[in-house]
This record gives sequence, structure tokens and C-alpha cells, in this order.
Amino acid sequence: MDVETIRHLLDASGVKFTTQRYCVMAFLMQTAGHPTAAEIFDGVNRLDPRSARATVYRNLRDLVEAGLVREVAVEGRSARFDVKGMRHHHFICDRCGEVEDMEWFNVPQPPAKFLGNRMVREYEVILRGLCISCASSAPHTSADTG
Amino acid sequence: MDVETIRHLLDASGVKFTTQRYCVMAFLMQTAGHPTAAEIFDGVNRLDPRSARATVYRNLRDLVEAGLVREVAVEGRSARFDVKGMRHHHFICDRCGEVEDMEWFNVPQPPAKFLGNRMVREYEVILRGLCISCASSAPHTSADTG
DNA sequence: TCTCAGATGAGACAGAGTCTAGATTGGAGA
DNA sequence: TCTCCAATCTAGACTCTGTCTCATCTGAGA
Repeated sequence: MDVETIRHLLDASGVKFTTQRYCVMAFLMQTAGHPTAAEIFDGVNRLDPRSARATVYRNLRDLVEAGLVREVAVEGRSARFDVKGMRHHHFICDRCGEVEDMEWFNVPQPPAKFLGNRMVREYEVILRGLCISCASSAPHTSADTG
Repeated sequence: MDVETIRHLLDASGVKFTTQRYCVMAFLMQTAGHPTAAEIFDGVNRLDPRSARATVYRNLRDLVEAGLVREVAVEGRSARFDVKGMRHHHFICDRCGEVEDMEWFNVPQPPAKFLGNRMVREYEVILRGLCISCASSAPHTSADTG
């Protein structure tokens, strides 16, 4: 992902372009999984050690607010982040904690009687269970998909 | 929720009954929302100041492991907990951060081609947007649910 | 009553995230 | 190019959340 593309993304979202923000966006775009803030801090500084921890956290928050980055809701102590690209659902492994993207499939809108006057901006499905590598090493049990 | 009911729940899950565990379960059962561990610690000690912080955290972890309590996946620094009762989805307010239960509605199983060899134990839908009270005080915008 | 495994309490410790004050950067205008 | 100023960054102290350790307590069974 080149500098100009990221510059345009930031401009379009009203976020000023800085080297540090570029590094965060570039790291997220080249990383397949859902890195924690600490991993992003490490990754950014491995390439070019110039971002303070506070800067990385502040920029992540700014990018989330601007809608360029998504904070993934998972149990556990540290926030995980995800560049907003293709829509997808998430699969969380019970055993290793890995968060995987699941290809998007349509989910019916919640019935209006349940929503009341809530305004829904987005939704996603979170699936839990055993990821492919943990499932292959686990004793066989029947899956409960509710 | 009386003592004997909770004692039976704990027994049935192989968790030894203690006063501290009773207090955590009772607090969760009488609390409508999704309290954080710190709120549970406060709540338990408001009723009967006898649980140390480590004990509350340890018991919450034990109860989650035993399947009596669910840790709710939300963004933010602190874990939120929920007694496992009726299945439900979750609605997270963008503005106030409140986590609300949404009555259960069926969601189609993810297509097998997306799942691969993953073993799904459970799933839930997480909706985001504005809760009823925030929506009523917000300027009207169209909801983007797609 | 005694024993012992498991649970608890107190507090030190570690990790994750926030805040603050001063320094730096970069765009606008002269 | 220089100066000004607002936005941003850095460093590190700080807070909050959660875990760990170890001495003590509890209660069930002998």
C-alpha cells in the first residue's frame, strides 16, 4: 500500500497525514490478522523506530474515530485492531485465542420489535469454537451451533 | 435468587459453594446490565464487605470456566460479565458504551464452505449504533445497517 | 478434634492504556 | 526564507485492570 493511497484515505476522513499515522495504517494493511495495540507499536517501530507508545495509541484511537480502523470486540485484556476493508465476521478460537476473519455472509436484520428506537450502524457475527489447527489436534466432539 | 438455587447451580457445575461465589452469582443475577469486574467487586462488597479483589477475579474466572457466567466480548479496557441464562445477542452503544441484551433471533448458520474444518461452539450477533436514550438525544441521521 | 485440600485476603506486581508538559513539525502568510 | 501558530509527537509518570504469591482460614471427612 503506497504513501499516496494512505494519504488520500486520511484526507478523505479528515485526519491529518503524518508519518506516524502512515506507519500505523501501513502496518495494519500489510498484517493479515488482528494485532493488539502493543503488537502494532512493536511492528511500527521495527520498521522505523520513531513512534512513541502514546502516539501509537492516540493515532489508533483517532483512526477508529475516523472510521478507517475497526477495534475488534474480543474477550481479553488488549484491544485488537483491523483495517476497515471488506466486511467480515469474526471467529474466535476458544483454545488459542486467535481471531480470524470469516468471509461475509448475509444475516437477516433484527426484527424491528426487538430494535425499538435503537439506531443500528453496523453489525457482525462473532463465532466461537476451535480454529482449524486447534480442531485438528482436539478430540472429536460434536459442534453446538445453537 | 435464593441460596439453595445457586448452591445447586454450583454443585451441578462441579464448583464448590462458598459465600464469596454465592455473592458474585447473586449480584450478577440481580443486575440487569453487563457489569465490569470492578463493578461486581464494588457491588459484592456493598452488600457484604468480605471479598478481596483477587477473590472476585478468581471466582469470575472459575465461574466462566464452569460455564455459569459468560464474559461478554466488547471493546474497552475492562471485561464485562453476564449470567448465562436465556441466549441473547448484544447491542453496544457507540456513544455511551452501554451493552444491552437483544432478544434472541435466529441467524442462519455460516455456510460450510466458509467454516472449513472449524468447530463452532456458539455464535452471537453484535450490533452497534445508538441506544434508545442516545438516539433520542442525537440529531437524526439515517441508520446504515448494510 | 485433627488433618488437609482448596479457598480466601492482602498486597505486590505486571500489562495495557491515558495524561501531561515540553519539543517538534509543517502549513500559511509576510 | 523566515516567523508564527496550531496540531502533533515524545518521554515517562500515572491510573486502571487483572494476576500472582503466600500466609491464613474454612469445612468436609476421618
